Order: sequence, then structure tokens, then C-alpha cells
Amino acid sequence: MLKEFVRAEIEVALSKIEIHNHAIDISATDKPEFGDYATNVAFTLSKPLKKSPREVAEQLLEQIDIEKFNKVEVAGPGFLNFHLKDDTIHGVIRDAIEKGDQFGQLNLGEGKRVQVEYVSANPTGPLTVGHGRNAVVGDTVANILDAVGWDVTREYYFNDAGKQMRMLGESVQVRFQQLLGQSVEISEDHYQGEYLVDIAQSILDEHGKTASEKGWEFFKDIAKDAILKDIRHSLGLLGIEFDVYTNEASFFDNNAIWDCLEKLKEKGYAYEKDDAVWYKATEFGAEKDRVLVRSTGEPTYRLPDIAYHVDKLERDFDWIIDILGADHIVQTPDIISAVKVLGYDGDKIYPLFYQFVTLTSGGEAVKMSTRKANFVTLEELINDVSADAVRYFMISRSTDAQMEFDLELAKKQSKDNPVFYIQYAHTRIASILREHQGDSAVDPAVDLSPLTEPEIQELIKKLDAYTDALKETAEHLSPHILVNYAHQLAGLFHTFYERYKVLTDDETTSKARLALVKATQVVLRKALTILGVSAPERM
RNA sequence: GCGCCCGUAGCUCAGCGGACAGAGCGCUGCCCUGCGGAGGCAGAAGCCAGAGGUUCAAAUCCUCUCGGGCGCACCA
Repeated sequence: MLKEFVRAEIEVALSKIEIHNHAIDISATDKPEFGDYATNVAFTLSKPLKKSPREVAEQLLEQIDIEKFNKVEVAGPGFLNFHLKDDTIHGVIRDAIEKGDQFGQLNLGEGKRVQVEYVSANPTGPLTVGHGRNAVVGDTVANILDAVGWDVTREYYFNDAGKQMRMLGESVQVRFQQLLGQSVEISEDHYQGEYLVDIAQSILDEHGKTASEKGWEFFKDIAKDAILKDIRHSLGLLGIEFDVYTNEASFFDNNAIWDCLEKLKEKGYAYEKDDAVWYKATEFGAEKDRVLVRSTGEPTYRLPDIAYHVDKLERDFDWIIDILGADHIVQTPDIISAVKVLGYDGDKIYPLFYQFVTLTSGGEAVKMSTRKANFVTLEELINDVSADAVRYFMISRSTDAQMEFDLELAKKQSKDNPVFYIQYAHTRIASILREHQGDSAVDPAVDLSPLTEPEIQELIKKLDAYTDALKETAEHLSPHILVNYAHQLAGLFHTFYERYKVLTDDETTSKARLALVKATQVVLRKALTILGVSAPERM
């Protein structure tokens, strides 16, 4: 890495003036006259050395091995600017071609086990656009951790127990009865969606009128299976698959929830009041205590959630990441504190919150409620703008940012989606390689000295920055950092492509540029793969 | 009322302690007989919500104010 090359030289220079273990910040510069990389160490050393930043910089400059650089100079109030030698920069291309898929690998996870739980949508209806952000963020975070050396388990928590499932069963039952011509009204609490009419119809087709003698559980089971199948289909379109599905109902079946409840009572963190069982959340700073078991005897979602997290911790993960919408911020601390009360290491649980996508259509707000059935399904969106565009959109911004998504605009502009800009760069590369006898023409030992143009050197430095981008993306669990990186890389490639021909009259130049193109493909492909976006040969 | 996130170009958003603030879309004008124009180049467009503070250095950190979103269920 070029940055590390610079860092090492600064460390040597610092040690000559008896400074050790001082943090060195190096940044890529945004102006050519500032060189390739710059450091601000002179500022941070200014105080301890009791000298002005400029003086420190001058002193440090004397200790730098100038021979290893094209030029090193003090600039502005005390920046130290490094101009690299062409040969140093060219090393990046050789590295990328030689290592291929192994280029820029990091092993931050060291094979440790992480579980990423995402989507976990209730099986009460099709996935909406809102679920899409959860799904794509979760899947990409899993890809990132996988790329960076973690042993990743992707998991979907399936809420197939509780009150909402009864509502689902009853809703389908009502629809079924309506199909038989009975005058039954669907109630306010029920799920209103048309998709339940379809399910009711399929039940009628398959089981006939006799099904009317069955209870709501019968309708619930069929509906649940049909909806799960539909959810998996939608996710499949985005290339999302899970390693493990955990059913909420299993924690009822094996009594895990009641074991948890007993232990919480024993430890003094659960108590009875008004016929309900409460969790002493106030002990951990919450505003009020929370209900674990309703006065009806039915647990709230909280109790199985606690049992589920105990289950996760017993499965020996080193890290547990829950991908959650902003509406879950208040309740998550309860789960973590409860798990700690039960003797587990709750600090292993990391909730990753994302802000909501608000939907508009031609400027008009579109509300999303599965129960009221006025939603746009994820699958509709995928069909309208393509899976790649949906994935790109969902992770192109910080998870902390609320996003506005205009359906009409998205459909109209789907060709202008930035994802195609990145993919087009890859397509151009693939096309060039086709025209030039493909990979076989790329020689890692080729003479790269013709690559002196500033635009080309910018591109090479960006290739080198891949590892930094990946590291930052993984450390912050922020997919959008890698998205921005890929976009910048594609931009620099397009500039290069417009300005310089790969096939020229000069064979040395052609070979060198071909190597650059190949190196760019290696890196672009790696980034796109992690983002879950295809790297097409043709578009 | 309390908690969490956000207020940066007309719109959607990057930048989150460093040297004159960026991208995409939209707008204006250029560039295809040669590796794919889903592209490139140039331009217009910003008191980085406001006010204090910390720092050699603040869009970036702290405090307050004003806007917007999401929560604060015996729904999940």
C-alpha cells in the first residue's frame, strides 16, 4: 500500500529525532501541487516539541530519505507533502495483476464467528420497499464481514408465534367465508391485503368448502407457508439467501421463554402486577417497566426476543449483529440488559440501526402498512427498476440518513441510476480485454514506465485505496463507503478511457495500459461482488 | 415532555478535525469515420439551518435555539 510506504518512511524519520509511537495521519491529497500524500504530524508534534508546525516540518524533512521520493516538501502552515516516484506507484498494478482476487485482502475477523440477523419480517404479508433497506443493508454487511475474514452466519428470525399470527389466520378465514358468499366483514385489526384473498382462493381450490369447519390455526398455517415462500422469492431476486431460519414458535415449544421468565423472576428483575408480568427495565435506565406477559397469559414479543438472544449467545458467536429499523431503538437495551441478567455477555450484541426510507410517488407521500395493505411491494420495485438498482439505492447512503425515494422518478430515471455508471466501466473493461486477446495478453512483468499521465496515476492511486475503503467500510459497518469508492473508481476509469487509447501505435504503451485496465477490473469486480451488484461483461 | 437520527447546490445525498466544500439527477454549452456516448470536457448553482464555545485549524467536536423523521403499547 502506498500510504503504508509513506508511513514507514515517516516513522523512520521520526525515530531519528527520538520520537516513537506517535500517531501518524496520512491522507491522499486532492490537489496535484500537494503531491500524492500528505501528513499533518508537524501539527500534532508542534505542542510537545514547543516549536511551530512549520519548524517541526522543516526538521522532519531533513530526516526523510529523499531518494525514495520524487519530491518531499513543506507546504502551507506545516503540511509535509510527498510526491511518489512513478515506479512506486506502478507497484500497485503489478500487485493487483499478480494477486487477482486476493488483492487487498484483509483479515480483520481472524476467522471469528459473527451472526448477522436481518429482514426478520413477520410472515403476515409480502415484503415492502421498507423491508428492502433492511434486507440489502444486512446482506451487504454480511458480505463485507465475510470479505474481511469473519466466519459469517446469515439468519432470519421468523415471527411465527404471537398475536399477529392469530390475526393473520382470522383474516384469511374471513376472506374464505366471503368467498363462500357469507356476509362476514373484515375487522379493523385484521390484515386487509388482497393477497389474502388469493390465499383464501387457493385454500378453496385445494380443500373445498369443508375447510370452513376448520379453526383459524388451519388458515394461519397455510397462509404463513405461502407468505414465507413469497418472501423468499422476493429476497432471491436480490440474491439474498440465509444460512439459518429460526422460528419464534420453537421457543414456545421447548419452553425456553418460560425458563427465561423464571430466571428473571429469581434474579428479581421480573414481577407480577395487574395480572401481567413486568420486566424491571427502569433498573437499567428505561423510563418505565415493560410487560413480558400480558394479563391474558400471552407473552409480548419481548419475552421470545430475550429467549432468542439467549439462544444466539449459547451458539457461541463472537459477535451478534441485529439489523433494525429506527423504530426499534428504545426496546433493544431491554433485550441486552435482560440477557446480561441471565448471565450472558450482552455486549456481544450490536444493534445496527438504519433510518427509514420514505416513499413518495410524483411528490405525494405513500404510506406503508402491511395491515392496511396500502404498500408497494419490494418485488414490484425490483421488477420496475432491476435488482442491481434496488441494491445500489438501498446502500448508497449512510444508514443514519433518512432517504426519500420517489417511485415515479425511479422508474423514469432507472437508466440514469449510478449503478449503471459503475457497471458500464466494467463492461468497457471487459470489451477492451476481448479486443486484446483477453487476460493472456496481460503480462505482470510488463514495462509500466509509459504510465506517467496524471489521470492515469490518479486511477492507480485509487486502485491502491481499495484496501483502505474496505477497512473503513468494515470498521463502521457502512456499506455506503464502499459504494462511494466504487463510484469514484469507475469515474476515474471513464476519464482515462475517454482520454487515452489502450491500443496505440506504440506497443510498450499499449501493454502498459492493458495492464492498468486489467488491474482496474480486478478491483472493480471485488467491490461490486461485495456490494452484491453484478459485474456484467456486456450491457 | 423524554430518547435516537437528520438539517450541506433547485432535488437526492457524500464529506464528520486539516490547505480554496463534493457527487448523481436537473440546467447551459461543447466532444462520436478509430477499444461500447448507459461516456467525457467545461459552466451556472452553497453565509455547510442559526447562535455561542473548544482548537494552530470546525461543515466536521461541545452547548443552546429553530426545523424534519422515528420511537416512548398488555402491536411486532
